[in-house]
Amino acid sequence: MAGGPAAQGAPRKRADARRNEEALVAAAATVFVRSGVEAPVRDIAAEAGVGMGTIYRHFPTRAELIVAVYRHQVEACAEAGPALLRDSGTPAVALERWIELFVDFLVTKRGLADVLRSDDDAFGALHTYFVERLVPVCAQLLEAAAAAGQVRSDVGAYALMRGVGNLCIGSDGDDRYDARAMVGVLVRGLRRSEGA
Amino acid sequence: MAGGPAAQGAPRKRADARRNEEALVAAAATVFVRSGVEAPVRDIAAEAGVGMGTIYRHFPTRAELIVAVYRHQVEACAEAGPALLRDSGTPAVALERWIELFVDFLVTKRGLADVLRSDDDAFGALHTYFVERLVPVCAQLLEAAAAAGQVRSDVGAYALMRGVGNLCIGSDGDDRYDARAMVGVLVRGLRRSEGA
DNA sequence: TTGCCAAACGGAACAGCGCTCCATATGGTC
DNA sequence: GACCATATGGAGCGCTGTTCCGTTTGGCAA
Repeated sequence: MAGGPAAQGAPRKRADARRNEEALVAAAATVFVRSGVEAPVRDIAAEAGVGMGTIYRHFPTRAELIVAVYRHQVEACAEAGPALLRDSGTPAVALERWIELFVDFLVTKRGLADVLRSDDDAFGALHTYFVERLVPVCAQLLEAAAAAGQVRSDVGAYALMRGVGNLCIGSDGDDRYDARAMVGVLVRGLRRSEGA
Repeated sequence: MAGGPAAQGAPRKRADARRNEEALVAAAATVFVRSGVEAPVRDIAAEAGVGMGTIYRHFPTRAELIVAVYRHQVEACAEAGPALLRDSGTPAVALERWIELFVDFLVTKRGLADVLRSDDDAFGALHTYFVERLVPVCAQLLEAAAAAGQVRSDVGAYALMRGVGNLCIGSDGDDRYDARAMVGVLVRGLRRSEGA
């Protein structure tokens, strides 16, 4: 959990190992854009110019590789929560803006929402990471808005995030479906009383 | 499209073929309950006591087998639309009840919602069947409710059904997420003005 | 500089999947 | 009872993810 540079226990990696790890994250990012998050592992290894063994040595599960690729953006999203709560006019507005941020993130990552909801255990860690990092943030915003009487209080943060994530599934390649719009409808259903 | 019994062109199947087809649908239904809709084809063949070739002879794509298993229930759902519109107090209530029907259907079929949204082409026909059969029904209800000024009119029937379907994905095995409740929130967001 | 070895690597090999293909078996008909 | 189109079964192919182990190499110590 201590993310700092070279904590005590860390035996310091070899130079080539570090190089390959970075190359893999970069390659994965490239391939994810080209073929989606569910791209074959071999493709990623080929793109990085390494063997199969190397990929599994650095990222024992697919989820860890995906997390490594998107960690920065997830962190940014998580950190935006308190800031929005501070800067926005009302908690409800902060919540809505934060959800927009989250949706923008998901929608622009081909297949990420799909895989986030996969029942495959290989992605379980991915789901866990997202939940642990983002649900508390969402909960803070949601509870503030509920306390202010602006949204109903019978929907939990986890359920809300799952709902939003689900609505983002398959959001590309079908112009009859606009994930952002549907999330908007969902969020609207969250509001308490006064219309518009 | 003419579903009637033995239309002209149909060359009449052999008795064993018909028996196997029925056995396959029954076996598939059993396996779907046990292992979900994405169960291995081999499992279904084994359950039915037939070979791989037989399954593909009768159902060239997975989607057709799934459709065969659930056709009755999908038809019932489709036919319930006009009836609800006739019998319910208002179009909005009819729409809400119909969506509840649809959600109940999806939620009780393990993995069906997931596969309905799969980007795998093998399931494309399944998606198409659901869309062709149910979207028009939904459109009728939705337009009636919109015409009555009870729901907003900027959400299409297709988008609504996709949204509802998406919310049902992964609806089992996670007691923190209640698909029915989230669909309720979505539908609430559809309403126009007056709360409660 | 050189020698050493743990660390790291590469890719062959294995298992599980969907789907195809064709030699074989069988039901219905003459 | 014989014939053959229809139907069957399962081996086989291609594509996945994942493991395993012989080979290579970076970094350190002599």
